[in-house]
Amino acid sequence: MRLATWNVNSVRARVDRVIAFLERSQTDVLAIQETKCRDEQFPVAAFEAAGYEVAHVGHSAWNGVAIASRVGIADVETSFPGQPGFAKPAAPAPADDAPAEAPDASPDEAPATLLEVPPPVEARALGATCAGVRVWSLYVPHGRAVDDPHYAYKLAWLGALHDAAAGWLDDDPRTQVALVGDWNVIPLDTDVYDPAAFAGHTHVTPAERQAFTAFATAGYTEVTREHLPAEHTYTYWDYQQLAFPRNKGLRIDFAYTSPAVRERITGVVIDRDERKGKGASDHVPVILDLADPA
DNA sequence: ATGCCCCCGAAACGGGGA
Repeated sequence: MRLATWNVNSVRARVDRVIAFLERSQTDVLAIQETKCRDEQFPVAAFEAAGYEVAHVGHSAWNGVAIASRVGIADVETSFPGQPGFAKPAAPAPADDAPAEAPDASPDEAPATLLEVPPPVEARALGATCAGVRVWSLYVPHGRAVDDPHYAYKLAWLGALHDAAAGWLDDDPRTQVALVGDWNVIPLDTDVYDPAAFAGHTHVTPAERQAFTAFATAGYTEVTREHLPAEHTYTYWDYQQLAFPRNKGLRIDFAYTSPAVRERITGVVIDRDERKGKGASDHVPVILDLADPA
């Protein structure tokens, strides 16, 4: 079985390239991130015409994750248990000369406050079982800046995913789980074209790197590095400043798997050619080849 | 070579991305 993950940066803008990739690579299961659409906007027909079923979660033009499979897709979950939400920071308090709220609220109806309303869970994780493998398509929050609330959200999100994923590794050594996607963490200095360019930024802080490596101590193995250990092996290149021709990239797309999946993997390919040409995503597919189960 | 940012929705710019 061929299992791939790809941050496509808008599935509607790139559906032809995605379908062409599926057919060219003969991928059986594709985890997709950043679809940037609501469920009813997802181009399901093109995938079905190519022989794939699709499970998707998307609430707006932001985020959005999916799994396309031609080997079955079952038990879909559109978030993981305990997945934190993100609340936009509260608007600044009104100026002193702003008109006061009219005191006409019904006394027996307490006004809703931010503290009482849980922040919305974003479309960043989708789980489904495909040919016996529990696949999670993951789009880890970016973080934006270390002093931004989005950064604390990113760490909380990774921590909650870790706790959930640790529970998925039960005592059965046959349990097949794959956590794949855009992790938005640069685990090593050799995973970035120039570490100095990221000094003081997100993706490289010790807290983010610790949150990432914690999955290994929980019993998962990051199998893309296991099979492709070369330094400066990138999965993302910015659109700006000729980053791709100059090979100024980042390695931020990874696959943590349970031992039973790890032992099936015969090879990993990063489809660097997919970054070429007009209409490319800024990320490329990362492909895992799995032998038939023992 | 691969090539000088791109996507979205709302509005004709601004937010988000990494």
